[in-house]
Amino acid sequence: MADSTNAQNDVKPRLHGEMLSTSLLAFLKNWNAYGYQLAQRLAETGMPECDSGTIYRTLRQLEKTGMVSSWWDTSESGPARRVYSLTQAGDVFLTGWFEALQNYQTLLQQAFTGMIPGMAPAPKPKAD
Amino acid sequence: MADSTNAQNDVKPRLHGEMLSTSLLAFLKNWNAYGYQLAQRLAETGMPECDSGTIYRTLRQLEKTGMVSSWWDTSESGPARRVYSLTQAGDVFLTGWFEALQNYQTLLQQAFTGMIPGMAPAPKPKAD
DNA sequence: CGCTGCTATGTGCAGAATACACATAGCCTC
DNA sequence: GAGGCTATGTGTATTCTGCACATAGCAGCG
Repeated sequence: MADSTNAQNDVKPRLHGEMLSTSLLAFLKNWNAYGYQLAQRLAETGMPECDSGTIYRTLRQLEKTGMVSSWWDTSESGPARRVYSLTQAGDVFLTGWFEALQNYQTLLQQAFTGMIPGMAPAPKPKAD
Repeated sequence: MADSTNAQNDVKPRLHGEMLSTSLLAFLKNWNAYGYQLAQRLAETGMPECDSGTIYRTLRQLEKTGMVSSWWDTSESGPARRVYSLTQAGDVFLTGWFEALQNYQTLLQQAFTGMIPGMAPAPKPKAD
């Protein structure tokens, strides 16, 4: 293990969780695609990289919750591809997520412009 | 439509993970605050609610990784408050996160405007 | 005092999510 | 028939999370 003085060792950040799943849904909003393809597109977005295993598990999870549907595509040569398509439920969810995201974006924006309303100055005993 | 096959029952969504931790860091960028106070502010943002236990654990985690520092404030009456302050490392991290977030925001935006470049049309065996 | 309610922080635990390594399989070229 | 690329997935230890519950200070009230 490295030393504990710098807690920011070199922990490679990874895209996961809701930001991963909603990114996948976003891609699928306009195009049907399969996992390997989505992984490649994600790598081009400038966001943190993502473990491919996590992508496949996330897609399966999204299917289990009804956000996407899938089928096998064997029309091309090579290994079969599982092609995913956004369902109506997934579209509704993505839209709601995008709207809620504005609040998050606004919060961060305000942090950098120093304009968060209603926040008390709070104590500053940093005297040491 | 309320059938048992619908996995989207009434699962209350909860704010957590990186969106929670970065929201906390955003609040702390301009003001020192304690957990209970941050929980109240978060509830006003329009984002999903957050379990208070998760907030306290997340703040401790942020301190362990050097993003924030804390001290006890016993100047006011009532239970002691653990006041958190953003460290320089936390500021750097938040800035980098905010920049990377633009890519995510752009990705979702493009999904709704139907303008994702370089994406092949992909097969559509949905027969519609 | 005992009781209730609000403030404020934290823990126990079962289940979910994740990173990393590894497995499987088709197809291509050498 | 070996190696490389495509494409999907699994095993497992670790971490994270939601929910319930615990602790403690202070204030009002009868």
